[in-house]
Amino acid sequence: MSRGNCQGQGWWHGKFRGCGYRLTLGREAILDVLSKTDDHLSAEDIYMKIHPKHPGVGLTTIYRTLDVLSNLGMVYKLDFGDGRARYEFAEGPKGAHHHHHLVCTECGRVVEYTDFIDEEMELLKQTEDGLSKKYHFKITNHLIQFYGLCQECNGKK
Amino acid sequence: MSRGNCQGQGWWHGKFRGCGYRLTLGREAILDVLSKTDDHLSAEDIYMKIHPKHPGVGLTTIYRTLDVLSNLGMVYKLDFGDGRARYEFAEGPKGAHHHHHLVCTECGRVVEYTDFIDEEMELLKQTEDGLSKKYHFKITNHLIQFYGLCQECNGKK
DNA sequence: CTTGATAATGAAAATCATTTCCATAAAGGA
DNA sequence: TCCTTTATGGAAATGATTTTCATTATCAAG
Repeated sequence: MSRGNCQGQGWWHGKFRGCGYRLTLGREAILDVLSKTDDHLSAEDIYMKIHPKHPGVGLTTIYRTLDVLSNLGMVYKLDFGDGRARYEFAEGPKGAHHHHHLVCTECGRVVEYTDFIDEEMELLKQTEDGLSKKYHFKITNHLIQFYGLCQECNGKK
Repeated sequence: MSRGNCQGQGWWHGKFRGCGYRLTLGREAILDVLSKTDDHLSAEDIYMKIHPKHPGVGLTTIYRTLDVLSNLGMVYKLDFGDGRARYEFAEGPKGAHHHHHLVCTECGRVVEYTDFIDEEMELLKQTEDGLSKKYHFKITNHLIQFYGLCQECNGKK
């Protein structure tokens, strides 16, 4: 049973079974929450949102499920440097609109921006190619984030 | 403490006292280790290196000192996503050579690259300006990292 | 609609890097 | 030297995430 290699393009009903995973109530609840928010939720945030309706779903399951979803590519795991991971639904079939993040180091607010993405992507591709060749790395991923103070936090000082 | 190091001690000393910090044996030992390596050391790595010569310096002090140094700008705190922070000496007066990192997700190896930095910096500046204006953020920092498999880890598969 | 193999689950305990507490020691100006 | 303040270490606390393990649920097959 090969689970690490199921990067098919079908949608998530088949995506689960195709990889030998079972579709459970908890998993559906988590996908449901993530697919309906624009926020970047932590495991506990998700737990809080799910708990009223599904008191039976524990935090452990949330973590385990997020891990599975992340491996399946249905969810992105994000790290904004505050010690807790955030998760974001990876837009399914309609195509992921690529974006990067702008993070307020004071209040934690996160802005997704898609501006400048084209230029960034262009440069990234070049850089990746160059680095790959020079350092013999097979580059699979990149991380770009800007940090600073949002208008509100900047005003407070 | 080695006597051949007086000039280095000099500028550290001034920087510390100017901010009301005291120059202690532990702090000097930590700066000494960091200034003499090209590796990205974790707090515990540093502890290990210092312990033989200074058994009296505890892990707690390492953490506290790294925090101070980081605030003073003498050291950069890095996050390669493996759950432990790494620290890197911020080349003092002679000028920091700006670089970004390429991280192997398998073995953790880290390559510092300075190639492509000019182009990256150019684009970053433009992007920062644009983002600042549009989202009213005062941008103070950025994070750019590439992840992938180093030659060795890639071969193993 | 059962069954059975196997995956999924929750609660509690375990990890692990980092912090906090607190009583003691050291630094540096007076 | 004395004194006030900052620094220290060891133990305990923290907090997000994982692991353990006994129990339950899923789903393909009969």
